[in-house]
Amino acid sequence: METTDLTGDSLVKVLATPASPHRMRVLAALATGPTYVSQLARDLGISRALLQVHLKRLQTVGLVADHIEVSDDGKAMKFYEVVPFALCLTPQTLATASESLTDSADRGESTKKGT
Amino acid sequence: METTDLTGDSLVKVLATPASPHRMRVLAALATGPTYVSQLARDLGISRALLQVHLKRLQTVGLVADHIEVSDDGKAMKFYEVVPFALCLTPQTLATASESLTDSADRGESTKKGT
DNA sequence: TGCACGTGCCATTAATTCATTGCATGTGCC
DNA sequence: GGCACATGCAATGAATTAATGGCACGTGCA
Repeated sequence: METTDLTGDSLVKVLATPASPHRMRVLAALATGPTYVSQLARDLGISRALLQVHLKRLQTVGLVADHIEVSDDGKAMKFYEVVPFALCLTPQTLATASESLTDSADRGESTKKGT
Repeated sequence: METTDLTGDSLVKVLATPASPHRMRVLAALATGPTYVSQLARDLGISRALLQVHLKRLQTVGLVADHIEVSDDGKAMKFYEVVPFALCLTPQTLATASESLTDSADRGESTKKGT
């Protein structure tokens, strides 16, 4: 994932995602390697509910991905891993992205690039 | 300004700043060249009050700088310009930054790195 | 069967942030 | 003096986001 691949609206959301202590820590933790929700929650010392909210958001913007993995004892665990990305922010890249900003983004909605 | 120059707390704030349509547009506009508040407000089609709020925030995180310029007719105008920056976000840079995250940042305060 | 552990999601409340409006100050010009 | 334009800031209300708690479901094991 690169800065130039994103529309202004998308970039706004992608940037806002790591811009949170919780999510930054989650990314950092996953940068070490994949882990499953409950374990990650314990590692970070936050509730599973809260972690899931942040994971979902990270996944929505495409910063992390998940896959189910069944442990030997039959437990279906959801593993998350970081999706490689390299976002370069410069006045230029932002200026370019801003060109594709829609006014509906002023609040931070939609951009549900459907089909 | 570079990613590695920032502490986790700072990075969180810096990232959150362009993560706003308004501020992204402001940066884009300033990327073209310096301008003064009232003019910029007209260009962007937003109120001066609102623009000032965003400019202040951009300046707080060091993305823009200002200087007074007195026009021929004696009006003191405040010009703003973009401060060159290149922030590279990768799982690694974020992981590194996260190490210096303080828990007080969970809400988004302080980081008033004094001297 | 009861306990431990994993997942998922919703409703509620609390806290933050965002934007608007209004007013005050200063300078040049008609 | 009155009008136009520039800046600045504070109070207020609206809206959005964040986090918690509770509850449901499934599997393996003593």
